[in-house]
Amino acid sequence: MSMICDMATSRPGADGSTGLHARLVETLGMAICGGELPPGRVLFIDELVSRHAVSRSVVREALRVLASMGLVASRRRVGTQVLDASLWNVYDPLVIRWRLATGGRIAQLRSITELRTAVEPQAARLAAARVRPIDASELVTLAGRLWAAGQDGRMDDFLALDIEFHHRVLTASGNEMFEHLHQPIAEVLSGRHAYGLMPSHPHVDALQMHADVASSIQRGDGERAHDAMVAIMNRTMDETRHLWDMQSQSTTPA
Amino acid sequence: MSMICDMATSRPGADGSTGLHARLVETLGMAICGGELPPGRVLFIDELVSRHAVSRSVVREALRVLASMGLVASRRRVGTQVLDASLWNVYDPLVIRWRLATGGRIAQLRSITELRTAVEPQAARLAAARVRPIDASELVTLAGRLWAAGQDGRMDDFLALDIEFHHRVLTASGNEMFEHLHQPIAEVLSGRHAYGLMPSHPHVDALQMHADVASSIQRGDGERAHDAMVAIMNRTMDETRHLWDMQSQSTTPA
DNA sequence: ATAGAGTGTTAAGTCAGACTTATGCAAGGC
DNA sequence: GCCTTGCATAAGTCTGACTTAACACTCTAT
Repeated sequence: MSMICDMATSRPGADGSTGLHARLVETLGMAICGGELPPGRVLFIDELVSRHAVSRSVVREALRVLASMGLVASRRRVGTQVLDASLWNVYDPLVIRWRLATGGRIAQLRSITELRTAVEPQAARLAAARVRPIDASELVTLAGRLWAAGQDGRMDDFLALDIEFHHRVLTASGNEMFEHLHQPIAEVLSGRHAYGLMPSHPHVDALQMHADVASSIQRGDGERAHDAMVAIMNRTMDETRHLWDMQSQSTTPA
Repeated sequence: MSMICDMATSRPGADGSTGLHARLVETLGMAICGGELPPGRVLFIDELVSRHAVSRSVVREALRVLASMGLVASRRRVGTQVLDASLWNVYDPLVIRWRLATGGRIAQLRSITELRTAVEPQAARLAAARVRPIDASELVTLAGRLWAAGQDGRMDDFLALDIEFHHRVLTASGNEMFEHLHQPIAEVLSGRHAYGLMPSHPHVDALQMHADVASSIQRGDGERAHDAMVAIMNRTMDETRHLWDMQSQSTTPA
């Protein structure tokens, strides 16, 4: 991997770096997404300097980054105000991560899962038309290993393979916006696993659907790949829908 | 609109603000997205201070924001390096805007248009299940006005109504990630209009499809709303596909 | 000749003080 | 009660100093 790509991990919080900037962005971001700093709350630079024992420039730089994510907005004479959740950039990888780690988890999980139902079938269709033969072959191989891991109940392997499978489909779609969704999708899949939301043994039907997606993509059958992925997404929705049905839907009209 | 929402416009460049920070973010962001600062190029803080006649803290804050968008990465002793386009956050509203305004226009246009073919049909389906009656009624009204503007050839009105129509469908879907796509979609629709990529008179079939979406949503017929929106998106793809077919597809596998 | 260790230089990161500027809010006048 | 004005407040910007991470080069041992 070239150095140009290596350097991307220097994003605040992205690599667990311990720089003051990255830590403050993480601390404030989590506090905002978790509701500890609720919308409307006004923050002052000098107060944050004292509370977090860092210099003014560390605070200012952190607030600039949070503002670009839509979490806060600064105004002269007023201070820096925490914004309503509806203004947050829900596609920012860190916002997604913070919400999945805090009280916004269910809302974020539902948002991404619904987005997946739209995106992944279409990605499968495009992949069937654009995939390189070598990548299609690897996808079929991946589906085979997924099957074996599922049958054996090796859930850690299954999770890793499942993430890789969906990543490969998104990449093969040839659409950069689809491809960039792989990281939040990976986090959602990891989260489902961590929260015990996946069956202890994937149903053989689910395993077959993944195989269908792979072989349809390999054969260039976009419609069939699309439909097989729709089936996977419908099953995923059925398995996770109860999570948000159990609580008031903040984004569902009253 | 409450002050909490008002303050969101303080994002750098979002409101044409003339602060030094916002201007530098815009200048560097456009230069990077436009290829004037190509991937691999190393920037030094002191050089940027001289070239742009601003202080070090203005430069540092701007680079922090650009780094959070994935456009650059700073490393001690090395400098700040422009990253490969594959690492940019393609969902960041400013990155989208800069690419639409520079050489990345066609790639971004294609990405968003393909994303729309995935998202908007699903949004229409969800909207049918979730829309409030008052909003459904307004959507039908909007479709009627769209029809009239299209028939009369009032293209400015047609554009504004078209943007509003798609925005309302995305909002009615009840999914925040769908809703947040309305801004880049609006920019794409505006861009198509500005580049003369829309027919001077929308075909009556296209007008009918919008009416179908609206009435299906009002009747709660998700499948029909979905299919009508698929028809709109297919037509949109047919009208714009030649733009990227004319040039080497950077995201299509070789 | 090559690999590893050590060191120095380089650039970012952090700190602190000073000054500027936008603007919100309160007071006073009409 | 409303409008204007002035002041205080907080962010924005500038500058100098210092710290620190780490890259690159040199030297030594094998």
